[in-house]
Amino acid sequence: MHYGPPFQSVDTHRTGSVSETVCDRTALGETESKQEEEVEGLSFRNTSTMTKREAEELIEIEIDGTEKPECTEESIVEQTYTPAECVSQAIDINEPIGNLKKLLEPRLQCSLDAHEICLQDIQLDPERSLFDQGVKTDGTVQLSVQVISYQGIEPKLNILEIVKPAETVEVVIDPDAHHAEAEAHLVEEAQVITLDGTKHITTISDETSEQVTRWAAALEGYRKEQERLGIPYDPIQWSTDQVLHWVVWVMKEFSMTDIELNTLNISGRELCSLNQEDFFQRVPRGEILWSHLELLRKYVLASQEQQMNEIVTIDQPVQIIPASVQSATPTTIKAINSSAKAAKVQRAPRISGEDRSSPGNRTGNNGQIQLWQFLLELLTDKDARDCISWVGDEGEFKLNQPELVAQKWGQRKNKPTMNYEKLSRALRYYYDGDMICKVQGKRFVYKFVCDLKTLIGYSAAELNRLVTECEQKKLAKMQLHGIAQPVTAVALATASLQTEKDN
DNA sequence: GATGGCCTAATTAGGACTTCCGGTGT
DNA sequence: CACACCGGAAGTCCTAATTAGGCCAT
Repeated sequence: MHYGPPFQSVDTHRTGSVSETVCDRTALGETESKQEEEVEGLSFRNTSTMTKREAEELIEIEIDGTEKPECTEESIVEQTYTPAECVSQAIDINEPIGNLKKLLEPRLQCSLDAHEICLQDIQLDPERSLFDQGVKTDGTVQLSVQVISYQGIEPKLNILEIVKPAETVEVVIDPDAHHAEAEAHLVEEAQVITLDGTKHITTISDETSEQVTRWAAALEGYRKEQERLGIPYDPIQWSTDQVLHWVVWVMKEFSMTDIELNTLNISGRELCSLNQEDFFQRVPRGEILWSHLELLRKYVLASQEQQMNEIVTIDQPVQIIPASVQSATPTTIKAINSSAKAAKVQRAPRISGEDRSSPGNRTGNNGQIQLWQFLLELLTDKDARDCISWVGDEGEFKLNQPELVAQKWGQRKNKPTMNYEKLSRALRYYYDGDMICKVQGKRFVYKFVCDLKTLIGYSAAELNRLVTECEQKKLAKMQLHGIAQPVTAVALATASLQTEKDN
């Protein structure tokens, strides 16, 4: 069954007032939420990086033209909106947060009277300061603010991130030299396709440095985009939405207009399984897309190789994919035949289902992340230790911030109303199997009772150690470079709570 | 016309949650 | 009384398998 959006024509611009023609969502029944998701999935480029010519262009995106007729004339509404922008603004932590509007109004040249101020979607009291509302730090902080002014949606200023600038900031020309080196190497290797769409493949050495710069910028640009939106680095891990997002991004980046989006309404796994011929069959004149994809894949490979030469550390949260779908069900966990040694060759513990899933099974959820995988993923993410972390070496883990974990889970599954109550119900379903159980008497503490070593090649103790090491490395690196450390509201609130507890 | 092969769309089955809720324990 | 926790029940969403129907060649 196809649950995709029937049709939409969206302008991907970020600047100014643009028009969007969409089907009346209320008339589309169950596709409503999906469609919103697709719209949100399209990101808007920063105004500062967009040229005037780009801003004047309009890209029409047809997600799935096949069901276009459903979009009757009566059901079409014209909307004018200013898409969400992200702006950075410094503010004193003790200043009433309502002052943020006064600071932003002259910059944005519009009234923000009607806008609510939220911190990661949680409404704040404009009369009170950030400090009074749980952000326990001092001095001036840098806010990353999303300005939401869609017509029909309650306008708001959503604070996404709070960064406390470091006391002394060293100018670091190249804080990540080996990354830059890897990129340069990749770009050198990359095939260059002329931008007029003609197939002219050659090595970069024959091309101008301008093109090198362009491809490097395209690689770097999308990596930033991935970081910003939490899109996995490895294209194989992309969802359908993320694939479409990538296509739109590349189209915009290379001013392409002649790509049929619905030809790439596929998952990252499917995308990566296409060979060059298949790809061009699907996407005629898709040479640039193909090259960009190749570049992204090579980058992932290069990073993996680089990591293999070092001790195994976990820099990215692990993407856990069941060994086989059957073995992934909570009640029937089976071992995969990967030895621990083999697993250690990989960049991060990983159960790959690509070549193991048998066509005969019909247990579903292929490619769809399961809760236990998601939790393992968070548990291997050094940046998620505030909200979930290992307790000891026996597979026990604690949801330090249950609601935040639930929120993240909800984001992943596109269930905005997810909360701990629901997440815990899902966890309780695991009690019947041999996957996760509750640790009696300990609040928010659960335990992986399955053999993680057999399952993913790492025991809980090893995972715990690796994540700790990685976190320490990161801290050491930050101290070394004096890099301003991003301080999320949650991290700050947790730290302050912890201090209060300790006292 | 009958048969078989191939392709595509619709239907069905099943897993893994999600949502809601009443109940229990601390 | 609040809150974590439990588990039943119904519903949702998704994928894979099966079935039905159309088209074409023999």
